[in-house]
Amino acid sequence: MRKASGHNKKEGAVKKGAWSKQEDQKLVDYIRKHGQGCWRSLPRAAGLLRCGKSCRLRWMNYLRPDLKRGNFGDDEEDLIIKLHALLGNRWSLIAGRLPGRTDNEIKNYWNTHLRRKLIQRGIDPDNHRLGCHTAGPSNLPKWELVSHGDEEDQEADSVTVCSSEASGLSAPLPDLNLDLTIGLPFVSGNKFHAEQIQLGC
DNA sequence: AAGCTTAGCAACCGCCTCCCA
DNA sequence: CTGGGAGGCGGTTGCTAAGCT
Repeated sequence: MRKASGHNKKEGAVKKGAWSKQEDQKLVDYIRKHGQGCWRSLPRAAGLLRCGKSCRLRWMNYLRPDLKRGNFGDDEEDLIIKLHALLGNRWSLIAGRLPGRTDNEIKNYWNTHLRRKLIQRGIDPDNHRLGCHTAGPSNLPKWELVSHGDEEDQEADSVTVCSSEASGLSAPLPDLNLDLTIGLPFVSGNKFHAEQIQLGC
């Protein structure tokens, strides 16, 4: 079905592809009883022919009880756009600001909906700078800086100020004024517990 | 109605980081 | 200090459903 993986060399005959209802049920039942614990040993203990990574992904993205499925609201869309402008493709951090949403879901939504939306508004989705020219989705638009006069400076990672009126965004990006103290509801371990992002722009 | 194209999304892959012995 | 194992992350793939001709 999918490409053979080199990283399953120790996994024996692991199943790949879409999850069945029975597999989902086994995973949910096991985690309800025993908690998440060690993902590597979980599949065997739960009676699943999956690798630990696959189980983790399935649980995190679809089976967790606190997930909010369904369409993104306008406020969520707006928040994702603003967070992406600040954080880039740090999907897990963005997901941390959207309770009930997963990084994978946000990433997919960005790539399929929001990217296109920004392009139609004439905004480069990669750097959130206002582009000009026609924003035809099929052609790669040419982007130009809004406020940087120095052409040599185009690769600099300074934040470019886009006019909110021109860009169609509800607020100019550097004035987002978001409190980006990351309270991560789903991060386990101590990796990000103290992580805070101060908005410096 | 059938075939083709495109969009959406679930899932995989490989790399990176952290932890621990 | 170092190396291996495990978890986590972002990029990418490929299946499927919807829309179009």
